Amino acid sequence: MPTASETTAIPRYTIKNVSKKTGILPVTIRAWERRYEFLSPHRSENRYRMYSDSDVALLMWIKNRVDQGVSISTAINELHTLQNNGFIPEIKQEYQSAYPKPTGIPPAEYAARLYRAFKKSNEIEAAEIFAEARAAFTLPALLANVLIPTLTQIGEAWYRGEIDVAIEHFASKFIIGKLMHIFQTLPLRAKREFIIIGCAPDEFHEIGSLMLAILLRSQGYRIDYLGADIPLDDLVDFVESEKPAMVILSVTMQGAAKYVEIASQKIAALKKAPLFGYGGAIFISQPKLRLQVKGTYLGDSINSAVETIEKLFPGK
Amino acid sequence: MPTASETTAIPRYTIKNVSKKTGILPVTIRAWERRYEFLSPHRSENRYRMYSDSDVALLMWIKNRVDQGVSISTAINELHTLQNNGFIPEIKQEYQSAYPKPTGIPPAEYAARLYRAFKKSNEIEAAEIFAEARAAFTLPALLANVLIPTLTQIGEAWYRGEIDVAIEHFASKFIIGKLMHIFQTLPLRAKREFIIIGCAPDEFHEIGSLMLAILLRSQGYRIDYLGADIPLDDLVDFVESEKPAMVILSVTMQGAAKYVEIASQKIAALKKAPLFGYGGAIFISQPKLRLQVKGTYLGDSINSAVETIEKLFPGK
DNA sequence: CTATGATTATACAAAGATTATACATTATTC
DNA sequence: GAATAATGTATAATCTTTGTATAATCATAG
Repeated sequence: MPTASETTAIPRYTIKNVSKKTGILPVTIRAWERRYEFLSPHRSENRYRMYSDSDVALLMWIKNRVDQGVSISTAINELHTLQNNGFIPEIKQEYQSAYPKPTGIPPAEYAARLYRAFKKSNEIEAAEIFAEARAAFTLPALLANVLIPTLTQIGEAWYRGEIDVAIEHFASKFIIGKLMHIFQTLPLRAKREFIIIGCAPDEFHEIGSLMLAILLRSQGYRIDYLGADIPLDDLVDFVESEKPAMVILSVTMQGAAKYVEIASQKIAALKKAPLFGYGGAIFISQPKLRLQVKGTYLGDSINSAVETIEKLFPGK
Repeated sequence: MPTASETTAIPRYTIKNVSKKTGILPVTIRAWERRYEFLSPHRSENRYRMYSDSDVALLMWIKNRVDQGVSISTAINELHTLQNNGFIPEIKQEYQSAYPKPTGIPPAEYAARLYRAFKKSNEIEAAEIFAEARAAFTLPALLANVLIPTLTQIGEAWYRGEIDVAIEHFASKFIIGKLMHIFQTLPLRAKREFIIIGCAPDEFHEIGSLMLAILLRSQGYRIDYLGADIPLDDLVDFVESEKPAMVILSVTMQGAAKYVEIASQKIAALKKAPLFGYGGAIFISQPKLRLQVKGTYLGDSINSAVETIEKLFPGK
């Protein structure tokens, strides 16, 4: 269920289509690009210009101004001034199908392209590829088959010393931003149980928890995502006052396992105690640690976590 | 940071547009300028006169007087006298639809409403208020007058023990998500210098760096935002290979100041070394620490940081 | 191979802007 | 009433902007 601002960045119109939509001749559109650097449409393999919905929206805005008698150069200047203040033109979306539009390109191909874009720290390209993948796949497929493989590739390349850790940071910041936006713009139906999710202070782990939060919210659960670094007592207070049906914590590191253990006990001690779920790398590599924790182990992957939780709260 | 009165001073109309708006022939407007020094419109590169909304308002005022039978020379004298007494003609802004739509509600009111929504952990409400504020203010105003005050309120309420730290987390996760999305969707024109921004591993500080990243990107700088926890050597490697014009680091805690100190030295030692800027709470409370750092202190606030950087890279 | 459409580069004409000078009306002043 | 000043408009010469045209290539599908 892609939201407006994600699908609108997909390059999908040739210059002729844009011309039809806007009533501006192709030669004129090219002249504006050449003379005023107005729009930098994505170029497909054959060097053809491919415009996105937001490009079209910008063109329409400009056309309106010109129709009102403003010269093209001033109109473009105005637009730049507005954009510096964060202005984003209203986008008329022709077909905002709520369903994925398969492109025929396999997810692994998107993962590879994303990886290459990150390797070059090319944010523009990464954003384009992401938008395309977002539109082509369902949410679980996007996470499991595009983003996680991309992150895995990056992690491995870093381990082999092929890429700088700064690239890894750049990529995870980028993906966290996209995930947070998806999380925030998912429809809040709150039809199902209320779950609080927290995680360890670590980027890769924040990504995992966010993905879980997204998948659960998209299933209709009411999710509060708290991120990392919550002191135990405060977490317990929060749980006591908010009364969720479940609390989920996930950690990667050895030390944090102790934190999970204590949290599980404190939460179990509450009256009307919520369920407690946990997961994370450390519990995969050292399964014995699970014995200390009072709660449900969510499994070794995000998908297994979702499945486990769905079993805990059956019925829809 | 354009305010209402500043946007009306932006030169945006050619003489022909002004003529259409006012009904005064271009040749007449020029004669008035030549003979009575009435209006000194900004001249663009090509020496064309560019008039602002307030210029148009002044012309309309004059036209009214002339239509009432007053001669042009006396009308202009009248206007000058009035202006010396602080008179400002009413400005009719035609295209405000494209500009932020002021709701009349002051930013502080939005901050208070956001704070209340967070206190109830009501994400739906927070999202609605945020969207409204986003549409009502320019980007710099949104950050400085809505979001920062909200975060300050939350921080203070937490300090007084009035709210749970989980609320603070909820709020900062929410705001970070919104900020990341704004950052990622700002148009990437990359006309200006390339700057790399990193920050300390702390939520409130991540928010500050993200805000700086947003404001600089909206000013046309090319910004790579790396977030927190970058090992020093990797940062230096990245800087060496990417060759930015500037590197910015910001930290809050005592220990991290040492990190900044060493980073500044390592970066200064590079050939073709970029500028180094830094800031953060620790340098405000302990100004002596600045002496150890080879680079530019960016000042005590986000706005001063933007100003300092704009001074380092003048011209647009 | 051909038709269609995209790409770049160059060209050109129409519209608009600039300055300077000129000129016909109106007001004002003596 | 005549001389003078004020004021809107016109003209000419020059330069810039801007939409459109043309030509030579390249891409793709039938």
